[in-house]
Parts: sequence; structure tokens; C-alpha cells
Amino acid sequence: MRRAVTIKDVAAEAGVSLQTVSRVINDGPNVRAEVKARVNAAIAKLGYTPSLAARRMGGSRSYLLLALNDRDRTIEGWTSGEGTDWVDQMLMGGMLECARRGYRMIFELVDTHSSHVEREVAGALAALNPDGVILTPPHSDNPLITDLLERRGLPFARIGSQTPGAGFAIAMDDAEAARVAARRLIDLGHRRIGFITGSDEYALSAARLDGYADALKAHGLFDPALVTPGDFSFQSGEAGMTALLALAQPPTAVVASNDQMALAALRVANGRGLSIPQDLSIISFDDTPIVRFSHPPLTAIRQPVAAMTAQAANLLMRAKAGETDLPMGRLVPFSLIERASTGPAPA
Amino acid sequence: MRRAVTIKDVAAEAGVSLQTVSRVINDGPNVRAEVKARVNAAIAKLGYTPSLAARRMGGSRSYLLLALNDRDRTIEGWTSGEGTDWVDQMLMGGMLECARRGYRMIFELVDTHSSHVEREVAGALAALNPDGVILTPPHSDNPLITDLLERRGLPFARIGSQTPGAGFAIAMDDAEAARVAARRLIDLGHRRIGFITGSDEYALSAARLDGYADALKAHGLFDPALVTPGDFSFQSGEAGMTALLALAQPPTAVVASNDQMALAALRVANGRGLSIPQDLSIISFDDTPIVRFSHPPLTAIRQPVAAMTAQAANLLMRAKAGETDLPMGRLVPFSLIERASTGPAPA
DNA sequence: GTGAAAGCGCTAACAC
DNA sequence: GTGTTAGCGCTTTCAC
Repeated sequence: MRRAVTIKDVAAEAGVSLQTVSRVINDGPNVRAEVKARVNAAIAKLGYTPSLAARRMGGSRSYLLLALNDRDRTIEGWTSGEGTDWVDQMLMGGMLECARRGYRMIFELVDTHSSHVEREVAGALAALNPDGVILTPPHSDNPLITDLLERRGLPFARIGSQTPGAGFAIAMDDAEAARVAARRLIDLGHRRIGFITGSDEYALSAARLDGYADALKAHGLFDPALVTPGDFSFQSGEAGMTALLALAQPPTAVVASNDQMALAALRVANGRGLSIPQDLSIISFDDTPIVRFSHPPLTAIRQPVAAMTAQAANLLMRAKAGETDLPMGRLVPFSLIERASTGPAPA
Repeated sequence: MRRAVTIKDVAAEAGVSLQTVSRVINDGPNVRAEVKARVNAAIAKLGYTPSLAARRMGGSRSYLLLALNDRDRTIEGWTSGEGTDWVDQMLMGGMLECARRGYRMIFELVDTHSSHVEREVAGALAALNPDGVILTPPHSDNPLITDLLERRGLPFARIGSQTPGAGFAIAMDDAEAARVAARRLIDLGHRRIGFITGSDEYALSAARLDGYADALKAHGLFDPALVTPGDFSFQSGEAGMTALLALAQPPTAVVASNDQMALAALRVANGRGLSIPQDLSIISFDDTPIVRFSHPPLTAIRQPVAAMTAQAANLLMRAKAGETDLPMGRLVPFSLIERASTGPAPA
């Protein structure tokens, strides 16, 4: 069990000082091409890879990005077995982007509701010393967390948040997405279009509602009775759909603020003997894998989670590398995936 | 942006030496209860959390576990949007277990087919210095990887592998699971039971086939024509089911070695006008979220990925902590989840 | 352009 | 039981 190869071994092999090797690794200036080549050859020959821990100790970077997700909601998704595509997409976007620069992304769960969020987060920061933090809803808009990060001067990204303020705000245009969804239904001839909102804890819930309301108002179709509150859970979707169907003039189409609630709406509608999309059209938000397997498969707004996370990671790494003039916010394009849950309004 | 609080600060606050604080943190011996309490008070007061990087540098532990997954298959699952519950369940099981002991799990992708697997893995080991490595299929049985780990004397766990050898072998009893599935179908009166195998690259594929064959042979029902090769992909499932239905005496029930292939079998059967489960019963392996949303929902063997990963993490951490007499293998219980894709054999 | 020295925050080994 | 010393593998700062 031989000792690991260190920067020293490389320096000896290349016949240069330890410091020169460090310069080559870090793409630093002041190394002659010839020396650089020799060092790189030694690195390749010995199969050297710098130790993250040592780099963190010596220098000012840890090559670690910390991604924080809501504990309850994430664990609930995992145990319910309903699939948490969110985490997968974050890993894909974040991990792959990190790998391009020798970074790693560490995934951690934090309890938003807890009174000691700050302590939890501070603990993770102290243990890991990340170069940047990626916040996801609802953490993205939690001042307890964002203020802490700001005070520490630690770069961070707020995914799914469009609020101005410290940290990079990376989001899709939720309002525009809801507008697009509603407009599509209007184009299909629908005049009574219901909306099931997301949880108040998420800023994007309001944005989605606004976009929907906008689109309807533009055509004189808005009616507050068509808006029913949800909290992203299946149960709240059932309740919402039930309430909408109980209206004197029930909707012929519904936009649900996430997939679970859309699936719930589908279930309730089917239970009432309604055919989808003949009697009722449904558009959902997020487009996690499960909506492809419902009957019929749901038309949905695809939330670009992987792309948002990749953007976040990219900006954080560049910020840490000293790059300046980085955009403080980014809107990542979404798309409307038309499947079989939408059709012309009934005659 | 104040300096982080270090072990020194705690030592000063508690009026003891730095080393005593270290002893308290590490639950070491030789600290009087009174001193220990004073140190803990100082830790709480200052909100101290030890730095992982520093612990790694000074000591012999990094408090990091490395989980290695197959690159192609994982990315394919992520991009196809068909849901890779595997990763989620690993995170849930591994991360939560790690957290109990102050560990972190780092998730990494490695290309099994690449000629430089060893270099890839060695690079990750050098960078991270993990205290243990969690291997998943097909890495679990890749000698290029297991030998490397063994040479380094690094504790590792092979998930889904029952092969004896170095490293902890954590698996479910794949043969028994297949036996249970086949027996259930036999109990339902089926006499012609097909089987779609998994990829040869996975040792568990053979185990599942063996269990199935066992059960059928015990009742004199085994017929090699009923076994058709698959590779875990949807396409191979379609091909396999098509082949089975083309038999002179087609099966009235099918066991597929994973969910994708079972879903493919369902699709093909529906295409032929067969009703599930009236004309054909289907049992799948793995029980990822999607099988709950097919029509009908599939009866499936649930693979306890979270539990296996938790076990793996637990054993690795204990091994690193110097615990001895740990079991070299562990069989984690599976279960047969009966849904609507199984029923009595047609008359 | 290159090298030498100091130090990051801890733990291991040993002294007291 | 507790303190002291050395050193982990790097980067930073500064000298040449």
C-alpha cells in the first residue's frame, strides 16, 4: 500500500521546484512552455491528481460547491416513490458542469422550517468550506439563509428565484410559462380555464399565477372563482379540482402548478366520468418523468432544472475564480411539451 | 467577513489545549467529564464545526465516502426522462446514513467500458481520499476496479453483488426474488411462464434467471424456449416479448428482469390486443416509480436500493473506525409488491 | 520565470 | 488525564 503521489514527487520527477508544479496545475503565469511540458509529462507519468483537501488547506479554494435542498420535501419525494426528478436533474446539470473544472458538488438537505436553519447551514459551511452554494426553492428566498451567505461573502445562486438581491438568480420565466400555457388553451377555444396554485412558500407560485391571470385578462376571461389554492401535494390537487368542478360554470381546461396536482386533477376528472382531453384539458408544470406515463400523458411546461443548475454552478465557479462582470440573473428557456391531455374546447 | 472559528478558538474559550478539544470531538479517551463539558459548552457557544479538509490533512480519515455509478447508464436515465430512481434511493440511503456519523457521500460517474477506468477511479481517489468506496452494478463486479481498491487497502462495498471476494457484498437475494415471482405465477395457475433476462454484464442477471428456472423446474414447467435475452433496455424488452408471443405455445405470464423491459412487454402485449392481466400476467424487477403509473400498474419485486446503500455506508464507516468482525456480506430483504398486472391464468 | 519559506486546521505520537 | 511537537499536501507571499 504505497504512499499516494504528491506534488513533491512530480517536482522531483520533472526536476523543478514544487512551486512550479503548482503553477502548472493552476494554469498560472510565469512558466516557460518547455518547463510546463516537462511538468505535464511528469504528471501524466506518475498519474498525479492534486488532493482537494490539501488545496483547500493551502489556498483559498475548496473546489467544492454545496447544493442545498429542502429536507422534508426531498425525503417525502424519495419515500413516496413518486420520483424526485428534481434531484436527478440537479445532479446531472451540476455535477457534470462541476467536473469540467475539477469541482465536486455536494448535495445536502436542510430543514427550512426549523428554527436552527442558520446553525445547520453554518455547520455545513464550516465543515466543507464550499466555494459557492446553490440554493433551491424554497431556500432560494429564505432570508435566514441568503443573509447568512451574504454576510460571509460567499458566492451563491438562487435557483427558481427572480427576486433581485445578493446572489445569482437563476430561473425560468415562470410567469411567461404560465402565460404560454394559458394562451395555448385559449387558442384551443377554451373560455373557462381553471388554475391550481402552488404553495405560498414558493415565490414562483405567485409568478405562475400572475402569468395565467395576465393571459386570461388579455382576453377578458379572468374570473377569480377559477383560481383555487394548492400546495403542490396530490391531495391539494384533488381538493382543488373538486372545487373547480363544483362551480356553477366549471372550467373546460385546467393549469396545475405542478405535476402531482395535475395528476390529481386527472384522477378526479376521471372519477367524475370526464374524458381527457375531450371534456377537460390539463396542462401541468415541471414535466417530471411520471407525467409521461399517465393516461393520457400530460401536456406540460418543462422546467429546465439541469440547465439552471449547470448555469448556477458555472457562475459560482467563475465568480470564485475572480471573474467579474458576471450577470446577476439568468432566465433559462422553458418549453411547452404537448402531449395528449390537451385538445379543443368541448362544443 | 470574520475568520472561521477553529479548534484553537475553542481551546482558548474553554481554557484547555488544542489537543483536548480534538479528543472531545473525536470521543477520545482520557478527558475528565468536567473538562469535556466545558469544551462542549465552548463548542456550542462558538458554533464550532471541524473542517473536513483539515481533519483529512492531519488525520487518517477524510469523512468522505465515494459512490461510483456507471456513467452511460446513469446519464441515459437522466436524459431520457424515464426516471432513475436508483440514484435517488442511493442518495437517500447513503447520505442519511453518512450524516449520522458526520460523513458525506460524494457521487461520481465512471465509464465501465472505458480503457482508462482505472485512471478515472484512481484520479477520484487521489482527489478525494475517501474513507470508503461504494460500487454499484456493473462496477461491483469489475475486477479492474475491485482489484485497484483491494491493492490500496481501501474499504469498499459491492452493491448488488453476491460474489465472494474483497469488499463488502451487499445485495438482495436476486435468485430468491425471481423464485418468489415465478412461484406466485405458478400459484395463480400459470403453466407457461416466460422470462426476459437482464444484461450479461450484470452478475445479478444470471441470479435472477437461476431463481426463475429453479421455480419452474420444481414444477416440471421449465422450457428453455421461454427464456429470451434482454439487456435492460426498453427495446430489448419489446424484442423479447415479441419473440415470446411468437412461440407455438406462448406464455400466459412473463417475468421481466427490470421495469423498462416489463413496460415494453406490456406495450407489446397491448399492441397485440392482449388484456393485462386477463390474457397475460407480468411481474417486473426493481419497482421504480414509473411502474406505478402504467396501465395497469405493475406487480413488481422491489429492490431495496436505499437500504443496501445505507448498509454499505454503515459498514464502510465502521470498518474505517477500526471495527472488526464485520460481516463481509449482507442480504437485504426484498418484497413482492402485488399490483394489477398479475392474475389467474386464462382458462 | 523560478525557488524558498510560512502556514492553513487539524490529528498522531509522544512526553509529562 | 493533559499538553507539546511535528507534519499532512498544498497555495500564498515574497525573494531572487
